Amino acid sequence: MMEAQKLPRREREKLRQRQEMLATALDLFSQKGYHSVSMHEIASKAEFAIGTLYKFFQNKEDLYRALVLEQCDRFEEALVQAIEQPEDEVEKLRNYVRTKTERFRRHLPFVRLFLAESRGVSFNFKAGLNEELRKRYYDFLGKIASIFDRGIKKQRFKKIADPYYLAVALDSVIDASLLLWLDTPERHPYPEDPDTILNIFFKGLIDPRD
Amino acid sequence: MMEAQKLPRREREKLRQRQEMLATALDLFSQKGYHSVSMHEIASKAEFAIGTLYKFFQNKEDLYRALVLEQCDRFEEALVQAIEQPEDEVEKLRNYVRTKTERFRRHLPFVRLFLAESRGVSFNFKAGLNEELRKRYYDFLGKIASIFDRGIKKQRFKKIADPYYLAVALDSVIDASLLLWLDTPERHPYPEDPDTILNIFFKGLIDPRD
Amino acid sequence: MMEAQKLPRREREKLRQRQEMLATALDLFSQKGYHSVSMHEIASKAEFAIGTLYKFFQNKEDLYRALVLEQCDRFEEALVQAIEQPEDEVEKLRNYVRTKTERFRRHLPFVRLFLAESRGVSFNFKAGLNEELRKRYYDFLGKIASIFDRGIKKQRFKKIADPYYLAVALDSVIDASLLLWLDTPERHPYPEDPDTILNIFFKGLIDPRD
Amino acid sequence: MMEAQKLPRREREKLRQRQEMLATALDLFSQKGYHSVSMHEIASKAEFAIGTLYKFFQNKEDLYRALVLEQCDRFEEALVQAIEQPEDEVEKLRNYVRTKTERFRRHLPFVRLFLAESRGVSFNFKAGLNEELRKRYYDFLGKIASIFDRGIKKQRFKKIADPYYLAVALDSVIDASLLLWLDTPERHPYPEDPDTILNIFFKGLIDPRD
DNA sequence: GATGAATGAGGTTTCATTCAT
DNA sequence: AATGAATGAAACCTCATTCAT
Repeated sequence: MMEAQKLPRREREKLRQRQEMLATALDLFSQKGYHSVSMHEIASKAEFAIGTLYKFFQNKEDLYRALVLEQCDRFEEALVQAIEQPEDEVEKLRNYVRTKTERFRRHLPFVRLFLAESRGVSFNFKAGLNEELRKRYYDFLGKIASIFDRGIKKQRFKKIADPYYLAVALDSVIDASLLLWLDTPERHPYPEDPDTILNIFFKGLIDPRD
Repeated sequence: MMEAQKLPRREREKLRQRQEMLATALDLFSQKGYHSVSMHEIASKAEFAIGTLYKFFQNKEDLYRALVLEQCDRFEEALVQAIEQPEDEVEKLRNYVRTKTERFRRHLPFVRLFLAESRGVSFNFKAGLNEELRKRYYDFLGKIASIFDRGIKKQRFKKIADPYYLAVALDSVIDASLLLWLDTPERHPYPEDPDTILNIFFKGLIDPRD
Repeated sequence: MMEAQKLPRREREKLRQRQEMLATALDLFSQKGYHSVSMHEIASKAEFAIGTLYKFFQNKEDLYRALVLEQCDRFEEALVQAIEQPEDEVEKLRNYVRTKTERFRRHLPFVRLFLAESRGVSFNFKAGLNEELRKRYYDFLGKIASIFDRGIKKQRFKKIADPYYLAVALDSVIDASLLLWLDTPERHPYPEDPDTILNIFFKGLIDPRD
Repeated sequence: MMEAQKLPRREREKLRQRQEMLATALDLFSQKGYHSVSMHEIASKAEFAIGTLYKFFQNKEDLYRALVLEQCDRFEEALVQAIEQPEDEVEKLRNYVRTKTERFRRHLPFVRLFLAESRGVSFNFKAGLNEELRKRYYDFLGKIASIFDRGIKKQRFKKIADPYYLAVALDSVIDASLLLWLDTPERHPYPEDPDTILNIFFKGLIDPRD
């Protein structure tokens, strides 16, 4: 942020334009999917000439990639922050769930985009965006795994499985629960207890001494 | 099966052709995604004229829909069978995990297609294929939920959460674990213990009396 | 001998089928125009296999040509009959108008088809169907012209122009008036006087001595 | 015309291109009919890329409609001008016939297109181009009718029929005569007397006092 | 003889991308 | 630097026609 201020005016202006393009593109891609959005549509909704769009991004795929990666960065940043602050492992996970919930609520369209990319068939980009996303995701899970690891070492948690598997399991439960609640809020509303998800884990995990 | 044999020769031939078309299409869609496969590509890979393809399916969307729904039917059928046979609730779940694992291994490309459809942004079809898939999936989870329900009533399981949430959680853990193992078999190989997934649950779930 | 008996029956049957095909095709072409009707549509509406249709007519153009020429034959036959019967020239023309009106009423769709063909751009058939139709039409006008000719010689009519031009003029007035009345019956209804069209001619034409 | 010069260069250029496209399309449609001309054919004959054609016209129908309506406008404009200038009713009609003859000679292909559209089966457009053309034509006939009306009131003409019918009759005679002369110039050449057509009317029509 | 499944050329239209201004 | 007109490959789909049964 401070750095942005220091940039020459020209550069700052360019960055602002780039952000505007990406924001518009995110909006459209999230709503309609990659193939149902044309470059013209993005350009005109962002109020740029089509040629200008191509000055910033080599082609449609490049734009899409930049967009997805940038969003992932923000997502990751928020989640990393969530698990860095608290000291206690249980508190870390609680904070993680809370933060992820918040971001899912606010960015459901992008979440779907990301899930389609990282879990499903992709749009068949040669350069393997989805492979990269999967890698980043699996790397991030390593951070969750290390929380479990430390928790087990501190005997806050029972060692019921390999910490990495616990991370995979926890995260998938979070995602699935959030999608369920966001998809069918009338039938499956947000539980009153904000720790419902964790409880499924903690009931088994947490050492009875607690 | 027996019935298929009894069909008139013409009908049998048509059915075979249809299956061939669908198989080819599944192959291509799974590899490249809906929008990156052309009807010509499907036709020529299946060794039919384009016109013949259109005799069997009104249009591309129709073909795609038939393909996805048919595969889902088979998937569902196999999974329903898996949880119907055994008497014991724990055994039902064990069987379920085993069957699902088997099908994931054999049909990973379709699994990705399905996940992209049911979880992610869809291809923006008016007729709402993905809505239908989500509904079917959530309905199926009801069957898993009722296993938990009966298990809890029989005091095989502790009631640590609403049975439906347990079903969502279990299933998401299965999917995530399988994808992890299938994605990165060298780093995260299939665990030796086939019940690894269930253990994450059972350690917390199963009543200590067991 | 037996064959001799069977053959006519066969032939008759074939003729009946042919008529059925042509009638169906006329119906469809008149409603939608040549290019908006497919051979399949004709075949299935006439309840024949597409192959059977092609047994009777070499191709779509051939069918169309047969259809138009046959209808023209009937039209012409009726009109020729109308001007042959009465002795008097005025009566001939009266009869002609009456017959043409009748046929326009009953066959307006075909009339449009014919007019489009004979007057307007055609469907660009190499073999020049429309040229043939124009020729036939101009030939027929010769018959009307000879009525005027004889009428002039008998001094029933003033010779205000070349008889052939009179024929062209009379017939175009008939067509235009009928189309007007059939197009906009609420604004331009059929005149009470059945000789309205002729009066435009006769009022000026007929010798004052009458 | 003067205004065209004042338009910005870009706009003028666009207009020129549009005219070129329409002229090429008119040429082709007039020769072969709507369905026998492809957009590719128009584009390549006009020496534009197919995409450029679609920048100017939303689709084939839109191009066709624009073409027909624009030509009609010019036709109508010329004819309206022809009957506005002279004071005398006879002179108006004489001028009308002369102008129409001139335009038929120069635009016979379009005339055929128009007649096919307004009189015959159309290409079955939903938006009812031919209905609109018929309406415009019948409206224009009203203007001719009012000439007869005034002529009758001034006792230049005998009232031998409803003025509107007289207009329909006159116009149909003009069209039919012109088509005859243009179709078969060797057998039915342009009459030496330029008023041949009108004479058929006037000989009977004009009050004997004249 | 009758059938209708199969064919594939050819139609309309879209849209990512370039490049002259 | 910014623009947006122009491009044309390639998509989906139809339908006249053939030919094996």
